[in-house]
Amino acid sequence: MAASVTAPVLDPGPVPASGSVRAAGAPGSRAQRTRETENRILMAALDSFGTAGYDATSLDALAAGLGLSKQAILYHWPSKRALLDAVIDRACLDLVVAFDGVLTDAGSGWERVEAVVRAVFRVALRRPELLGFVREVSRLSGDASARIITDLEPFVARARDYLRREMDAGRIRRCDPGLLFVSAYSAVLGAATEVEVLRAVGVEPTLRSTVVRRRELLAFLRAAMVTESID
Amino acid sequence: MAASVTAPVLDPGPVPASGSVRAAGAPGSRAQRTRETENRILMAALDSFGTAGYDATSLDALAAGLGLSKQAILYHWPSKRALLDAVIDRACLDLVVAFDGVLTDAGSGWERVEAVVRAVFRVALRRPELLGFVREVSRLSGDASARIITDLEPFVARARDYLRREMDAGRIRRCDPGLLFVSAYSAVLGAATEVEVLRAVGVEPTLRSTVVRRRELLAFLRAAMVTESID
DNA sequence: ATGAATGTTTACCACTTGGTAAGTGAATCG
DNA sequence: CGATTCACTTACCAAGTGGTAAACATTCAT
Repeated sequence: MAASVTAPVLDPGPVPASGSVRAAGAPGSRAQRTRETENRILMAALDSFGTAGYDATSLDALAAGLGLSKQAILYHWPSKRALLDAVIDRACLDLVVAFDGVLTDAGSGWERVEAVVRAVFRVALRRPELLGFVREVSRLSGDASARIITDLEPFVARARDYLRREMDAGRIRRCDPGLLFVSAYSAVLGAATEVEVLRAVGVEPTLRSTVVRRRELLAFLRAAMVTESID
Repeated sequence: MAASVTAPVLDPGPVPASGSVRAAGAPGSRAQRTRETENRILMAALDSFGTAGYDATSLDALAAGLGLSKQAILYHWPSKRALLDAVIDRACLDLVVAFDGVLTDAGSGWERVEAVVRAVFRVALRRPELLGFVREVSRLSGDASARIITDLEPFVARARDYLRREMDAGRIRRCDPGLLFVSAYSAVLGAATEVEVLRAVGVEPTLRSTVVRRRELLAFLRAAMVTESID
């Protein structure tokens, strides 16, 4: 049973449109402060969902961490599940923003793949909870996964199309673009987020080791994807 | 705070050693039936932990599914956390059994890697909850991850040593064995278990598509790891 | 047969969970 | 100014959580 009422969206949505003529985002205005509160809640929820997990995050604890009461959260979203939906949309927005530039600007062939991988590692360092959250959501009920898929669909489609074009151009080894995407996606997310597995093979997740890890992963992916070994 | 009292072990452990001379595993004996019950609980818990998740699994629900009461479970293990530890040990045992033959028998070079990947896909098809459980545990508190790491350490060490030897022999591209392991591990587990991501790229996880997926992944890994492209 | 150990159940408990209802003080609007 | 909307709090609740205590039936040792 789909619990959410709102449709998945990536853009922040239209301004509440209060009857007043006054700009809804004026510095100290009520609407402004409301948006700030909602934003704080969303970020805290994203952090907790992404690290501790959805089930392990209670609304009480979340609110307490923000100096609010649980009902303040339930005022802005009718249920925990609705909050999750909002966090999903927010996370996807952040992801798209983080990758959008890379996907359009960077050159062609391997260059672009490398740029994306570097972007992922940048996110993994600066906002690890974001990648953790993606993992977490795909673990949850189908509804949540469906939403994140919907949100990121254009993104994934672009990546897949790009891979196909590069294959046509002979710059990337020919294969199923979707499956190549999954392999690369898994390898990247694994190298960027699987701290415990890394620890198991004797790699402590320090900043220094991250650089090495990124280099090794790039070599791995390059060997896996690029057709000719000479650049 | 380490909650578990028992040390991680892979072997089923010594028989309870009841004072009696009688074989402790006699067909209808009490010890035998007890072991069967514990086994049923472990398997059910492994299944639920691996699919629904640890937090989302209540002892009540688990017991009800087995036609038992929650306290029957708490009789065999003092707490939910202790049960988790037992399930971890059990899962690792199953994994080692599933891969042990492959790791020793199969030939050298790429052959052996391919054999392992095939073994992973076999497990993914026949006991998907097992791989899901590994994912789930590495997401939980450090204690749980530490235990699974301890249990699988010899396993991982063998894999890493093997990769290093093959690099020395020039059959596998030279790089950091540990990091290569992580990349391969992530790619394999992703292709085998990330149903939602697969769905996002338009791949429905049917039996037929699994065969294709395995073939594509093998090509991907082969290109990434093997030095010469001619077999 | 008798008593002890064993495996399980019923009853119970303190605590946490997501969620509802009603109240409150301040900003906003007519 | 007065009425009202808004953002939030306090108070509360039913359902579920992991875990304890004690009773109970069966099996085992003697």
